[in-house]
Amino acid sequence: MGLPSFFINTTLKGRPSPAFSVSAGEEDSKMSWKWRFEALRPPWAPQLKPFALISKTEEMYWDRNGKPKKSTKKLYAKLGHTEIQPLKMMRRISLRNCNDYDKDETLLWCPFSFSTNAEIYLKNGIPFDVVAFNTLIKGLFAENKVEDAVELFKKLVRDKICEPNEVMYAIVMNGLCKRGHTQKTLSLLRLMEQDAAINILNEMKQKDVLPNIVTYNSIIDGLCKLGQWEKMDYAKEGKVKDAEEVMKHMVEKGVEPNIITYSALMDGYCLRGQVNRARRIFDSLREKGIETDIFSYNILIKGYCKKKKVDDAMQLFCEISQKGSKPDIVAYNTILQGLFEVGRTGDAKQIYAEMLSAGTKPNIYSHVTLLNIIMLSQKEDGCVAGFLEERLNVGLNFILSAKVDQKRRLQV
DNA sequence: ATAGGGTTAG
Repeated sequence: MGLPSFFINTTLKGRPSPAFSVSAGEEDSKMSWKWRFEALRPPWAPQLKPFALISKTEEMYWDRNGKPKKSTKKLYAKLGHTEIQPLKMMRRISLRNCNDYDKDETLLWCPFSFSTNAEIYLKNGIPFDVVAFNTLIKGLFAENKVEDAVELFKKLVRDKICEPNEVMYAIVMNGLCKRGHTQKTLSLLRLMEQDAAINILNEMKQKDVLPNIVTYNSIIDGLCKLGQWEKMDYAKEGKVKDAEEVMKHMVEKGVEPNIITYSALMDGYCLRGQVNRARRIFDSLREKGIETDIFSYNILIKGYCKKKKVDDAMQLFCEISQKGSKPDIVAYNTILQGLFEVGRTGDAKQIYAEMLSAGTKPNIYSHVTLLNIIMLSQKEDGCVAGFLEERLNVGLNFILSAKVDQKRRLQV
């Protein structure tokens, strides 16, 4: 079924008019979370309920074949942390409301537009449900719009727009806890966010939403990372202790910790430099009958590297292959960085070559690390020759093009 | 078939 001719010519100038649009309260309100939802009724199918697609109105249009133009892509990127997620969401929403239409085409018919900087507006019959909101909130966190995400969450609860479920709590928890892992500058703000995370846990309790393994793991991971921003004082490992408490609690509630739980805990200890404790957990997994995976190896390898115990790291690294699996790109990058930091450029070169011959493709991390290694060995040898010279060019090109891509994305 | 958890640099 083709698109109606009326619609094919529809561009942003002539798009269908809203079936209803709900305006936003004060335009100039200072509040940071503001959304506008606008429901459009397809003019060729007035019997349809308005249905939802998230888009930036002014950038939405279609070409002659009915395909959305590039500009809609901006929108996906804006809302979700991958392009796939919002797309899935739209598909789902579209399908639910437009059963009469061919699935793929339905996706293109934009009825529900969404723009930031306006108040959230939900009306009965607009099919935004908990899953859609979860996707949205996750997208906001991914965009680092932490306040927006939290405000949206609060708004949903306060105004009873949407009853949060355990998944929503997990997203918010995780979003709050995870941030700051790399951004130490905002430490104070982050701590406040941690408080918010703990409040949410209490809220869950009150509402009788039972945490499951994923929720628990989010909490444990958050607690484990929390201590990073605390001053180095007696409270140093307090939060990991809390995490251990949470773990005990989950066992009592009949939720068995899995490899992800233990990985989060191990990472927590590694971040505090207590790699030996992490190692004990790792070794104890065998007795518990829990398979260690590449994540757990990588966490521990990083822990050893951080303590400059590169030999221990190397040993674990080799164990991966001995166990019959392959080191992944993260494992390679971690060990390369570790070798670089102790100045073992020769070993690093060898590992790098092994990585290439194993068919593992270097990514931006590997290239940056390799450049560091090259610079260091140049200092030692006075020149860069052969294999390294070639890799130097490859690496530089890769990094440059990655920078360009990043710029392009930021412009969007 | 819808949404959620652990690892790598600066």
